[in-house]
Amino acid sequence: MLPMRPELLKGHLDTLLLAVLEPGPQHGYAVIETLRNGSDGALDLPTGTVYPALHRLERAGLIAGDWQTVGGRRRRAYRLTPAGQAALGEQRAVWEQFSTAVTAVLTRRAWPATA
Amino acid sequence: MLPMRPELLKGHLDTLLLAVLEPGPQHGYAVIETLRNGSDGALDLPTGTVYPALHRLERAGLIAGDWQTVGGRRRRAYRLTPAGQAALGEQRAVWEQFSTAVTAVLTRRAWPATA
DNA sequence: ACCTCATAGGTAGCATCACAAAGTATTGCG
DNA sequence: CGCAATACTTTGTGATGCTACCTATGAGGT
Repeated sequence: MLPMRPELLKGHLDTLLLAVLEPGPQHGYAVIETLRNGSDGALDLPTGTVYPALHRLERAGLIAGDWQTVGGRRRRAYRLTPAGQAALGEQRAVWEQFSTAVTAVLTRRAWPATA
Repeated sequence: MLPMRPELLKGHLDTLLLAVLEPGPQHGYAVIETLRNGSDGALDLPTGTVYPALHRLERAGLIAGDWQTVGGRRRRAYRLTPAGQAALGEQRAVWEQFSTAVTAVLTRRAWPATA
């Protein structure tokens, strides 16, 4: 699996994180694994990307975190807030539109006369 | 049509431009129109985005530009170089992989046990 | 006891890049 | 003449993902 160019994710990371948390709370480290597994290894994000993004989403009120201690290790389990659930819905629609548009441009073979 | 958040395009703009130029040369202003038409209005890019990107691609040797004068107006018609054609092929594959991964994450309803 | 790995979290600084905003010129229309 | 459309350019800024580094615990191997 090629190492994905970093900037490709720009603007889509938040959407992915919200989607991962939708079925139920997860802590940061698990989120990373879930993304890797759920994307067949294509989305293998470094901690320095994911943790700050989770903090950002929390500050924005889209997710909320609760500290836990499991087996002597401190974890932070994040869950979607109602605002986060709403934002996820909107962002799914945005992705749909964006990916449709890009795919259309990339697969078109001939262009109608510009006139 | 929602105004698309700017960052969404990050890293994908070059691919789009190469794809637009694939069927034949176009000048910058026409590229913008072609993108807008080809994406049903979703990709409506400002000149301050497209022109610098074209310069970048030219410096990278992926496209080449020729000055023309049409009706008293100076234009720069860009065409794909062989390197640009090759890059387009690669980047189409990258987009395929990326969009597949993101869509997979966004549409999955339940996640396999993380264990 | 020691080492290493996996787990779990964190921050500082950097680089990239699309965009906003402003500018230059020409043609053509009212 | 004034204004829109065509066509290109440049400066500066903001957002954000990544690299690199750091702390800490538990488990397994030697």
